[in-house]
Amino acid sequence: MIRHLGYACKNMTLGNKVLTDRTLREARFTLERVDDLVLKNSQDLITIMQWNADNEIKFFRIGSGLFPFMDHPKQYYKFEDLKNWPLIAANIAVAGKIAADNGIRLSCHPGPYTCLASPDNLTVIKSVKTIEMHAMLGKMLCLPTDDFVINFHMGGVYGDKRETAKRFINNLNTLLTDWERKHITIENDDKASMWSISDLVEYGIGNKVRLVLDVHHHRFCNRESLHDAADMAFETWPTDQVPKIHYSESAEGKKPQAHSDYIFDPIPNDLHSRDYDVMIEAKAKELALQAYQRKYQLLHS
DNA sequence: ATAGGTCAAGCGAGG
DNA sequence: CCTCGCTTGACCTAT
Repeated sequence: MIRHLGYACKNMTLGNKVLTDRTLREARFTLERVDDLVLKNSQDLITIMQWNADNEIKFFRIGSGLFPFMDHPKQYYKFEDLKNWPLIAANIAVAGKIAADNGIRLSCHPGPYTCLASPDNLTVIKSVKTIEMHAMLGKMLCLPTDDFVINFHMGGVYGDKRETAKRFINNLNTLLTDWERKHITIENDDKASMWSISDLVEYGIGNKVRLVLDVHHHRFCNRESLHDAADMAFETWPTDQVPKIHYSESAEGKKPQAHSDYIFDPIPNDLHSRDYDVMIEAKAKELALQAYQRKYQLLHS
């Protein structure tokens, strides 16, 4: 059964002045500019988290744009290089405290350029840097539990799933820390040739990390029923943890994989006997979540 | 003040 | 070969 509903990264209600992904063009990069942006991003993360608490939203994805260029291969800066780093760290810890005090589950989702299994070594190195940056964020939240996850995709098939899975597992084992390994989840893909939940299980990924079922992606890439996918994905989550799924719908007039502003259909509530939390991926963000709750009269606390 | 082009990035599908 | 779509539009320049 569905437990909490969540939304991702940005808040429409608070408007476009409250942002956690202020950035700048690479050509304009200076440490002073980025310091100012990161400080503002961290302050607004508090604002959004407090809004979540006030509105009883208990599942939220933190955006990946908090620290512009921090995972860039040119290594423009490290966190400690920021003059305001103590204040920024404190802000992020406050956001984490609000989440912890209000039972808000937090996750993050490094982007499609995170390709840990790439045959290209530079791509792997960049992917590791991205994962490290998200891990730093996860630690800075100072959460009292290990519930925070860094969720991403395999990144590609590269013509051979078995070899790619071996590279993934090898890179996972050798290039990442225990903390990072422990907090990674992998999500199924939205193209038929790519990674279904059953593929992730069959090729051993599900033995190494937990799997997140994306219901929308499953439509485009499946070698198993949705219920079987849920069974397989949830099996990778210890029974004292609540598994997560993603839910979204197609936008009209675009590729079917594109996300709609709002969601209209009922989210499957019978995927599993276990409780699960649902990350709603809709362009209208928390407005889509709230509209869904009103429409279906759901009282997800 | 706003419109429109631009942006750091990997992969695969489709035209 | 180009565009789209993904985690997410915001930045920047010219008007």
